Amino acid sequence: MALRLYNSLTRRVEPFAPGNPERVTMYLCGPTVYSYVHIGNARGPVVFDVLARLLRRKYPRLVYARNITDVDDKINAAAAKAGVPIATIANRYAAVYREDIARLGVVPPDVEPLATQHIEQIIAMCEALIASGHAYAADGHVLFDVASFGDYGKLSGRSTDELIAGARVDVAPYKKNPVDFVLWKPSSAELPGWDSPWGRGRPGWHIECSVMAAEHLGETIDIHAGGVDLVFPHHENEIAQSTCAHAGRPFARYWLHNGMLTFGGAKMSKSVGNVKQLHALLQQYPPEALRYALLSAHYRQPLDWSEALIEQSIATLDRLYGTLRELAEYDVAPDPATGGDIDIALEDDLNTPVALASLNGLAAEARHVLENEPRPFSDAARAELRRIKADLLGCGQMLGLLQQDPEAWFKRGTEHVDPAHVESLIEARRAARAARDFARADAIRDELAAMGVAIEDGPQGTRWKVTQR
RNA sequence: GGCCAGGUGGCAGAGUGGUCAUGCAGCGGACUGCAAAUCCGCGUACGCCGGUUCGAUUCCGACCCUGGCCUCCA
Repeated sequence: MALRLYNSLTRRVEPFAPGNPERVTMYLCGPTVYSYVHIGNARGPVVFDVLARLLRRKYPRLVYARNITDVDDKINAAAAKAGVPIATIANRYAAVYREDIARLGVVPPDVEPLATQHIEQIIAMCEALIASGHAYAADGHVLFDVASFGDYGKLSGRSTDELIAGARVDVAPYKKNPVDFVLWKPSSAELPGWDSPWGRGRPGWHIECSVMAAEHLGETIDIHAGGVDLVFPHHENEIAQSTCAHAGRPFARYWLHNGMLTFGGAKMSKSVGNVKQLHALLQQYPPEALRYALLSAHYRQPLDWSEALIEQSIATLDRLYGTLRELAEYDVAPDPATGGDIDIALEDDLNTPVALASLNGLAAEARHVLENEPRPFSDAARAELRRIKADLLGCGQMLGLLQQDPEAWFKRGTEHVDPAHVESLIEARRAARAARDFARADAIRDELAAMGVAIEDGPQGTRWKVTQR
C-alpha cells in the first residue's frame, strides 16, 4: 500500500506523489523562540517526525526543514525586558527547544534555518514582489497586495471579499486594502533592524517561511506542515508570497495540518493561560510517555491533554516494555516490518492510534507464546519470539517508541533511589521468605513501596521497578 | 455572524452499511504465602429526530451540543 495523506488544499486524502523522488522536500513551521514552548507546540514536531521517518524509508533523499523564528516582536519584548540583545533570548530558547524536542525522540530535521540568517533573501523577495506588482512600499513598510493574487483564500476556504468584510485588524492608513499584510516593517532605533531599500527595518513573520523554504528546499516543495491554527493567515500568506514571487509556480503540493492540543476543553495557548510547558513536563514524566500520549490520537483530531492521559500512556508503556523485558535474551535487530499492520496504518494518513494498537497486538502475541508454549521452548517457539521482538522493535522505531533498554525504562529516575540498597532489601526479603517469615517479608515490601519501588516475584527471582515519574 | 472539524462503552481513542478495534480503569477466574506481573473471561458504545435500505453507529436531511479559524498562535 502506498502512502496517502490528507491534503488541506483539496480537503481529501490523496496518494502521495513527490515531484522528484530523488529529492523529496518537507517544511514544518517551527517555533518563535521567545520563551519555553508548551506541549501543544510539540505535537507537530512529533507527528511529522513520524511522517519523516516513514518518508525517509522510501525516499532516503528526503530534505526536511524545520525553521526557527529568531526575530519577532515577542522576542524583542523579552529582550528589552531583560536588557539583552535579541540573539541572547533567541539562542537560549532555541537551545532549550532543540534539547527538549530531542528528548521526545524527535530526529533533528536536515535543515534548521534561522530567520535572521536570511535577511538578504527576504529583502530580495520583497523587491521581486514589488517589481512584479504584488507588493508595494508605503511609509517604511512593504505590504503584500492581496487583490493582486486571485487564489488568495483558497487554502483556508475564504473569499477575499468576505475577508475584507470581516476584517477585525486595525486598518493602517498606508494599506491599500485592509487584508494586505506586512512583508517588511520599519524598526525604531531601539528595535533590531537591518538596512533595506525602505529604510532600517525587520521582516514580517509570513515572508520568513516563504524565503527559507525556497532557499533550502526549492520553489515548489512537496509537503508543507504546521498546526491547523496557522492555516489562516500564515499559510495563506505564504502561498500568496511564494506563488507570486515564483512566477505562479505552485508553492507546496501537500498541505498537512495537525489538530490542536486542548487542555481543559480549550486550545492550549499562552493567551488563554492553560499551557503545560514541555520543559516542565519533561522533568516530571518519562519523555517517551509524552510522545506516546501525543501519538495516541490521530494527528488531525483535537487531543485533550490531561494527567490521566499521561498516566495511561505510562501504564501502556509499562506493559510493552514488560513484554520486551521477557524477551531480553533474544538478541535481534529491529525489523522495519515493511508491509505490516503498522505500515498500513501509518501509510493511511498517519493513523498512529491504529499503529499503536498493532504494537500492542504484537506484544500480546509474544505474551501468548511465553505463556502457552511448553518450556524449554522449542526452536519454533524461539524463532517466533525472535520474529515478534524484531517486529516490535522495528515498528517501535517507526513510531519513535520502545527504543530504550526495558531495564532503563523500569529503573528510570533512579537518582532518587540507590539500586544497591534496593537489591539488599530484596535479598533480605528473599531470606525472610525462605524462612517463611512473611510478616518481615511484607514489611520490607512496604518499605520499598514507600521508596517508590515496586517488586514482582517471578520464576527468575524478584524484579523491581520505580513507580514514580 | 461567516467558514471548518467533531459528538463512539467508566475514561482515552480507531473504525465500519450486516462477526473483532486497541489501551487504561473495573469485575470474575487461574497462578501466588500474600501481593505484583501475566494469562483466560466479562460488560449488549456509537448526541437527538426523521429518511434511504432487507439491514445504519457507518449514507442523506433537520436539530442540539462541543471545539478550531476569522487577531499573535503548533
